Amino acid sequence: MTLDKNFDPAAIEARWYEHWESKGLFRPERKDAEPYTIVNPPPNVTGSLHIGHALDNTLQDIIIRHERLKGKDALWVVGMDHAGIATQMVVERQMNERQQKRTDFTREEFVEKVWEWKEESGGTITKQLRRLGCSMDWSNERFTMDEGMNEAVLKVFVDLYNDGLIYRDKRLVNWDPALKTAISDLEVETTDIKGSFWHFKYPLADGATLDDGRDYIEIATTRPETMLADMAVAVHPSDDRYKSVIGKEIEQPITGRRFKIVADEHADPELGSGAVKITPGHDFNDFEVGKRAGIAAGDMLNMLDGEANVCQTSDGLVPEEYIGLHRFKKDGIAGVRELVVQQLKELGLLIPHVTKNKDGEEVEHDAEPRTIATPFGDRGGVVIEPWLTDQWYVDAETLAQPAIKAVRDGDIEIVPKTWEKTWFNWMENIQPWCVSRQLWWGHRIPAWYGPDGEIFVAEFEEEAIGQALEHYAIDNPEDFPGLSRDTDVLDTWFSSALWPFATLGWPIDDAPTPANDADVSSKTLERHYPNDLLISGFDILFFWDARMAMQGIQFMKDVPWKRLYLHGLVRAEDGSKMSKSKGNVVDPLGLIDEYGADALRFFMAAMESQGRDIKMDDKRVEGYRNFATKLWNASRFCETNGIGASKTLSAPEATLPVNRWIISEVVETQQALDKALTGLRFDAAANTIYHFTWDRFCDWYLELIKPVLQGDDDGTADETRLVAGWVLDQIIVMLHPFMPFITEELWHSMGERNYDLIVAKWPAPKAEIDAEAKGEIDWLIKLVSEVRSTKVELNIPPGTKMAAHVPDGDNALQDKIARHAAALDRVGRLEAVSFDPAPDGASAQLVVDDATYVLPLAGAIDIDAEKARLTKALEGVSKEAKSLEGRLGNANFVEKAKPEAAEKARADLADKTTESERLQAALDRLG
RNA sequence: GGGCGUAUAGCUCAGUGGUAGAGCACUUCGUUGACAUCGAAGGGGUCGGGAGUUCAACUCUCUCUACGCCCACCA
Repeated sequence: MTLDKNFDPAAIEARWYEHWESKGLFRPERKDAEPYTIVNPPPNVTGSLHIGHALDNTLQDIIIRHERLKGKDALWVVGMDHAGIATQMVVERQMNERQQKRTDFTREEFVEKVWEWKEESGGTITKQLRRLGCSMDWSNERFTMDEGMNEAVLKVFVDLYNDGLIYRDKRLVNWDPALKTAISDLEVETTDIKGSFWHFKYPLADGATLDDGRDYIEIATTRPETMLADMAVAVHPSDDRYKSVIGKEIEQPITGRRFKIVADEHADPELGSGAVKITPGHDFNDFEVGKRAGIAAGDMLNMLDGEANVCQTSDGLVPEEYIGLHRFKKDGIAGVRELVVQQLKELGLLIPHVTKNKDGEEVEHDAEPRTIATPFGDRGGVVIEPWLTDQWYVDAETLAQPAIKAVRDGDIEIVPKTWEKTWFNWMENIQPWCVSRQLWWGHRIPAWYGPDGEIFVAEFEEEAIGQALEHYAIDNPEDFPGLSRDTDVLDTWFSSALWPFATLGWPIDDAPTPANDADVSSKTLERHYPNDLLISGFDILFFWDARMAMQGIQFMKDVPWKRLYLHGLVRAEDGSKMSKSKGNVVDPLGLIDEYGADALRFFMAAMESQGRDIKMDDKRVEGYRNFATKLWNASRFCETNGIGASKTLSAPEATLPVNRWIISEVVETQQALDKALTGLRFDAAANTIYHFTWDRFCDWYLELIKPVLQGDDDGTADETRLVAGWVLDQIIVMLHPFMPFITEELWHSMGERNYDLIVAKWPAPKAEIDAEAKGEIDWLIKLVSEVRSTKVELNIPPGTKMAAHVPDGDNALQDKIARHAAALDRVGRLEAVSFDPAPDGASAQLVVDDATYVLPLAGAIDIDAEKARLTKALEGVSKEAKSLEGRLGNANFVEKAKPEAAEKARADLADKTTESERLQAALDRLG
């Protein structure tokens, strides 16, 4: 077949992907090969491919394709996340459009509808990952709510419960009033918003007064609405202003509730008045103060319902007009906050904030303006309410310890290393993980409650009932009224934390029996756990990575992965974060349409340097599209010159220096590439193959072999065809992890193949670096470059053929020149080289290594231009020589520097001196 | 309040204890049958400021400045 003039990515991408997938080439059977494993961060079933996925998955695909080419049993596990909140929101939103709501259905009906949605509309992203060229093992695609995962989740929950690592507790949680569920600390995003700081008088009860005679305590708050559940006022124990009233009571003006003034270190004398109101049921700090003051969690007052509307407190003291009011102003109706402020103001208990206007007059305001760090739910987008409820917690502190140790001992290597500190810092200060969610979509918590609230945790209801019968000492099950199951589901991250082992067959083969010994899955788990590497964005370090480490070590007694690579964010062109609201989101599929998947992938790799975010740059993607075209055209050249697929894996025998040289260059490139990939330096890897292909292979090698290919066939042309074909093959293989589509296409275009490129062999040239050939071609390149730049500077048309005289050329040089006569003619436009002295008359002179080349010029030469050129060259060389001289003249340098450094300086100086002498001589000849 | 990161050519970024590199942009030239999605040759940087260590610092240490991110209970 003949290659078209231009490379059209769209014409081949889908075809090759389909080919690979249908032939099962993403997971070729390699039972005896060394395993290599990565698991893909399961994207949300609701998700579609964004630019961050493109980066994350490109990097993983590069690694897995590289390992596959190296012959490993490379497994890239893929699947989707059921994404509890996100998915439930999508389905509920659709219901809203049809004037329906979740509660119109039974739980079972609703969940059924979510499954229907999942089957029809979910998983868009899996098609999009295919467009990117990602070679994951789709034949075993998983879902966090598939049968195996369900089993794993149940077992993990039950085991953790039995080990005391999961427990039910009544404490404050982050409550999202929009979604009506508890969320974890990590799902809370703190944002600074402009708010108000109010100052109020809290009257002392029973006629008590402060030492200064005031009959009230001043308290300040940003959240006056919580006053309806105030249960104390705290002052610092050493604060002299309030010592006398500690233990005395306050009468809350709105509720009439009486409560104590307590001493607590939490109160900061420097802040506000030094006295702070305490609402244990609605503030995390106050909860702790309340507990210290002897208020049990069960006695703490709650004044809000799940939607953050006011409800009656257990002491019944909330005035009727407040009941049902929203916490904030809503739909134009004043909320509790506004009403409380208004009422206290009417009672004369508001202490105004006084400022001076520009005329120096005092002006009173209700409140002091203040920036308040406010918690928002990351999904629901509304202000989070600390709320007192019963929830399930994971004892993260205990689970974190071995995960800390694993990183400290090097069992997990975090790349880049700077993230270790973040890991330790978070793990060492970890809080209990609230894992229960008041949703319907997700893994339902395997806990049942007896009539008296007794908890029974088991994988199945029958087991729970069994436990209950035993617990209540009931002999006849028919006498037992039954258990009610916990209605909550688990945090989505609870299941995805099990991904590295649950996707490999756990827990089915947790305890191998003769029956399942032959089961592949048990070997799968054994072979592929721990995973070799995890690649993830740092944004899910805590959400996912850390939890995988905790659960993996707990249940598998080993780390989930040996290395953890964290990459940054892809930012918009101006460096800002991409977001839908800003409208600056770049669609990776659009880039694929425009430039091809290969170009986008190469861009991602080339831009991925450790520890830095990537800024989007379309021009650069375009540049890599051009690179693909360049390779395409180089292949066309080969094709039309009888260069095709190599028959050998190792480098062909070569005699010509140019062939020996390019083979050496392949060896060096392959070594540099392997080193970069092993070190997860994607940028270095991409640049290595890019420059080898374009600069070495296309710009020099192909140019230098043109005369050989066209010359008389003395065997050198055949040798060159073999070498060129082999080198092109090596390029195609080495580039494949980065640009899978174009390389697979070229692989087949260049000749008959016994296998597809995706499962080809990574280069192992078995060739030494040929220093002699390298030195010779380096000289040739230098000479040709010198000739070219000389012409430009002397305004000689580049196509002009010239002759050169090398009067001081020794035998070795003469031989060298003779060997490359054809290339010098064709590439350097030096048609004749003589070793006789140059004739008198105008000439250009150039110095390469230790010889001077005199190029006689027909007609007038611009003496001044030639002088300027030589002078400039001389200046450069002398400057370097001078600096080297200075260094060598410094006794300290000679004594203290490393011997190699001094040695090199001496050698460099000798070279520079020769060169400058020659340039000076050339200059002198010009007169 | 802690922690981290980044400041290198007009732009986006690599980089090494021995006087700096890439891509794009820019300038000049080029239709020699692979490629104008190209080729050739160039211009352009006191490597954020200051101090220190060293024979030598863009590279190590400290400090300052600017920007960014993460964590944290300041009512």
